[in-house]
Amino acid sequence: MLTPVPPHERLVHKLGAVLDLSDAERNAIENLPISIRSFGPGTAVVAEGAHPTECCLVIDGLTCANKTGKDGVLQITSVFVPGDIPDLQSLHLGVLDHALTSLTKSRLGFVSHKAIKAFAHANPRLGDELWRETLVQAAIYADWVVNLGGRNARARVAHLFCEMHTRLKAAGLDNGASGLGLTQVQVSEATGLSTVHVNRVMQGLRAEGLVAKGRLLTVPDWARLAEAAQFDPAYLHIRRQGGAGRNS
Amino acid sequence: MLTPVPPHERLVHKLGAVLDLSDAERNAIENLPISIRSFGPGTAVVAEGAHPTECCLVIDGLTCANKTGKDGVLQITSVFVPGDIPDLQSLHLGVLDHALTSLTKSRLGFVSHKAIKAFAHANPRLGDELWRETLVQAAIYADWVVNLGGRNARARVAHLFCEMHTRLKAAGLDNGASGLGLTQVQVSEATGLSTVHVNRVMQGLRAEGLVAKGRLLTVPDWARLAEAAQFDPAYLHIRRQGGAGRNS
DNA sequence: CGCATCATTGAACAAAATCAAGCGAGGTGG
DNA sequence: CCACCTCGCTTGATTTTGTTCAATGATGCG
Repeated sequence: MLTPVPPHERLVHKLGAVLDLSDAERNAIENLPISIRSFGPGTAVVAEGAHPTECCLVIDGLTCANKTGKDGVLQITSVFVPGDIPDLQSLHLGVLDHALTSLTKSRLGFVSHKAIKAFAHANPRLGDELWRETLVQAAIYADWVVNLGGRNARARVAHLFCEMHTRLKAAGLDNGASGLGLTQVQVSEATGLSTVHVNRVMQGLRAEGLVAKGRLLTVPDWARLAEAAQFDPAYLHIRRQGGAGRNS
Repeated sequence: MLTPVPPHERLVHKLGAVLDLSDAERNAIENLPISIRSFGPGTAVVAEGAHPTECCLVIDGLTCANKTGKDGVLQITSVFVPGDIPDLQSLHLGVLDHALTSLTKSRLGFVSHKAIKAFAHANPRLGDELWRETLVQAAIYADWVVNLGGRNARARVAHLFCEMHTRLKAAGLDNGASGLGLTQVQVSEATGLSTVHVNRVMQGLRAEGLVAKGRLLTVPDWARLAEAAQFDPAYLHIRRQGGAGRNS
C-alpha cells in the first residue's frame, strides 16, 4: 500500500518547491541521518508535554497534532502530510505542548535536533526555509481558528477537505495516492463536530456531488467544493509547484 | 487614560522577561527607531493581504488579528497585549494573511523591517528571542483551535478571559491597568459565538462569581475561573516573570 | 466464522443562533 | 443644559443547528 519512498526525497521535494537547490544543498539533505519508524493508524508518536531531542518528518501517511482536554475531549489542531515536520517548533521551544498521533498507517523519519541545527547552520538558506515552515504552520492554525469559529458544519468539513487536497497536491501526492483518507471520527475531531453530524454532513456533500464516495480525497467538482468551503488557499503560502490548488 | 509609557520599555520588559539583558542589548533595544501612532477602537491598522515593510509593536491597548470571510463574518484569531509584535511573521513570510485591528484605543509603534533585521543580526540572542515569539504565537493559535473546537460557550469565554488575564499579567499590566477591556461584540468575534449568547454566558459567569461586573479583567476567583475554562497556561510558554498565572 | 472497525440511521434533546426590541450611559450639538 | 443620538448591553420568543443516545448495517480481516 505504501510505496517505499526514499525519506530524503520528501525533504528535497519540500525544500525544492521553494528554492532552487544547489548540488551542495541537495547533498546536505541527502546526508541527513534519518531513522525511520512505522506506525499503525491512531498510534501515539510523541506525547504532549514531551521534551523531544529529535524532530519528526512525515514520509508516508498522515499524522496529526492534537490536544486532549481534561474532560477527555480530543481536538486535532493540525494535520501533517508527507514532507511536513510536525514538531519543528520543539527545536526552539523545547517543550511540545501538543501530542503527535498517526492518523493512518504511516512511516515517519526522525532526525536529531543536533543534526538539524548543524544542517541549518551549514545551509543557511535551507535553515531559513525550515524556519519559514513554522510560520506557515502558524498561518494554518490561524485559518483553523477561522474555520472552527466562523463556519457551519458543512463549510467546516468542506474546508478541511480543500486544505488536505491542496496540501497533498503541493506535496506531490495528487490524490491518486491511495492509503490516504481519514475516518469520519477523525474528521469530527478535526472539525469539532460530533461523529454523527459529520456523517450527515458528508452525505450531504456527496448528494451535492462535492465529494466522492469511496474514501475522501477524490474531488469531483473542485470549484463548487471550494465555494462551499469559502476556501482561499492564500494562507497555505504555497509558492509555485502546483500553484494554489486549481481544479482537481 | 493611557499612561505615556516609553515605547522601548515594552520591548525591554518583554525580552527581559526571558533573558538577562546585557547593557549592550538594552542599548540596542533603546536605539531601535520606533515611530508611534495612535488608533481609536476598532480601527484598521494593517489590511489583510498587505505586504508590510515595517513591524508593529503594541505599546498600549489591545490589538487583534482577524480575518473576514467572504460572507462578511469577522473572526478574531488572536489578541495582542502590550509588548507583543503582531505581524512579526510578515518579516519572513512577506504577506500578511490576516488584518490587524485595534480593539481599544491604543498606541502602536512601528519599526521598519530593515531595522529589525539589522537589530536581530547584531544581537543574535534577541533575534532568536523574536523568532521564539512567533512560535509562541503559533502555540496560542493552536490553543484557540482547541478552545473553539472543543469547548462549550461558557468555557470558551472563560478561557479567553484566563488567557488575557495571564498575558496581561506577564506583560506587567496586572489588571489594575484601566482602559483595557473588550466589548461583548469583540468577545463574540473572538469566541465564534453570537453577541446575544456571549451576553448570557457572561451573566452566568458573573452570577457564579467568576468575573466581576465593571469591565472584565477583574477576576474574583481565579481558581474557579481557570477550572471553568479548563485553563492550562503551559501553551503560553511564559518563563519566569509572574510564572504561569497563579491567583489574581 | 466471528470479531473489530467504520458508517449509517432515527428519535429525543440541548445548545446556540436569530429576530426584534428596549434600556442606559456618554458624548455632541443646538 | 437638555435633547438627541450612538454604542454597548440586556431581554424574550422562536428557530436552527448540532448533540446525545442507542442501535443497526457494512466491510474487512485473521
